[in-house]
Amino acid sequence: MEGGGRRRKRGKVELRRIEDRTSRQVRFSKRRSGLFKKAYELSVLCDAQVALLVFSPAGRLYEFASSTSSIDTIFGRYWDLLDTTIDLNIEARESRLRQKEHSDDPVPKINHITQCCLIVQVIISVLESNVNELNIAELRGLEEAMTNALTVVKNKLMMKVASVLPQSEVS
Amino acid sequence: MEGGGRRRKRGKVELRRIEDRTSRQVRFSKRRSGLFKKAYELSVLCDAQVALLVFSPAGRLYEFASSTSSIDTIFGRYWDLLDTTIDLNIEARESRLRQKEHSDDPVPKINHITQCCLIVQVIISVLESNVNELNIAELRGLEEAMTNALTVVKNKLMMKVASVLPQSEVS
DNA sequence: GAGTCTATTGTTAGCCC
DNA sequence: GGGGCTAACAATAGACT
Repeated sequence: MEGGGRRRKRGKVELRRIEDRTSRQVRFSKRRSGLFKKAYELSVLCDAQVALLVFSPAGRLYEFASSTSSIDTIFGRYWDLLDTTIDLNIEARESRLRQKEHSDDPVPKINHITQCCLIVQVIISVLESNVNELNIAELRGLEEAMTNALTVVKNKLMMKVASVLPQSEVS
Repeated sequence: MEGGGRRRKRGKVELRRIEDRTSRQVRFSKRRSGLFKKAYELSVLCDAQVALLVFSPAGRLYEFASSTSSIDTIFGRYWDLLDTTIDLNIEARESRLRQKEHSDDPVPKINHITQCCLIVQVIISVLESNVNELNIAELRGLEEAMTNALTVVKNKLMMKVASVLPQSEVS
């Protein structure tokens, strides 16, 4: 065993980025399938809803959702939980998040995407007709947000049409 | 080993729902932590972006996102990938998805949430001002979709205000 | 890249507290 | 519910194809 260097010698894995590109790629592939298998087993054995997204360093996407649900559905449920009351006031939401956190951890700034998640949450409510749950203030906030976005779109459309038709036409 | 029933005897796990409630709960707890550990290791060792959501049967949420990103960010990237070109035409999107799939697998029907994801994607573009990339047809589609949603909101708001103020007031 | 092999490390079921 | 224990399983690093 010690003489000819016959085979491997392993040593426990260090928890830091694997520097060698090839090795990292191989490990990624193997561990990824392991992770997805575990996710699948958890969902089946324990009847849990699981959503899993993985982006490789190369930018490839791998996804999993427990059989009875789609990724969209599970993430929708996640949003619902984040804010059971719909609230378009970003600052209020940030402060609520801060309270949910253990202490004065740095609260991640709400980015465009998060902002859009809030809007989507509201749109979902509208589409599913439980917009009745919204109070007047929330409805006004929603109306304002959507109107603003719509104005941007209208302006862009006008500019686009004008640039395509430099003549004096207005359709 | 066979005589006194001293300790365990395991046998490989069957891949189906654990019927006993208590056992299922304990397994869930143990396997969940195992899964999150694996997800963490994958993200660190292989420099991957990982987002993981788990709902227990009881409805409790457990979440993980690789350190440098939030769940929202990773999920936003997922949307971006689903449709790199913005397209409000649901049917066209379905047929594109069908082509991406290997063959004639059953393509999941686009639900309300997915529909909202499309809208959000557009809103992201608007907010980030790369709405210039949209052509006139897309802008018109966007304008129409947003106007429709806005109309629903306006109507709900009017009804709500009317029900709160049954008198002849209109603010 | 992906699959096979196997020594080795890692995970966890079934207990107990 | 959570934590500790330990044997029985399972995942996987490294090497090779």
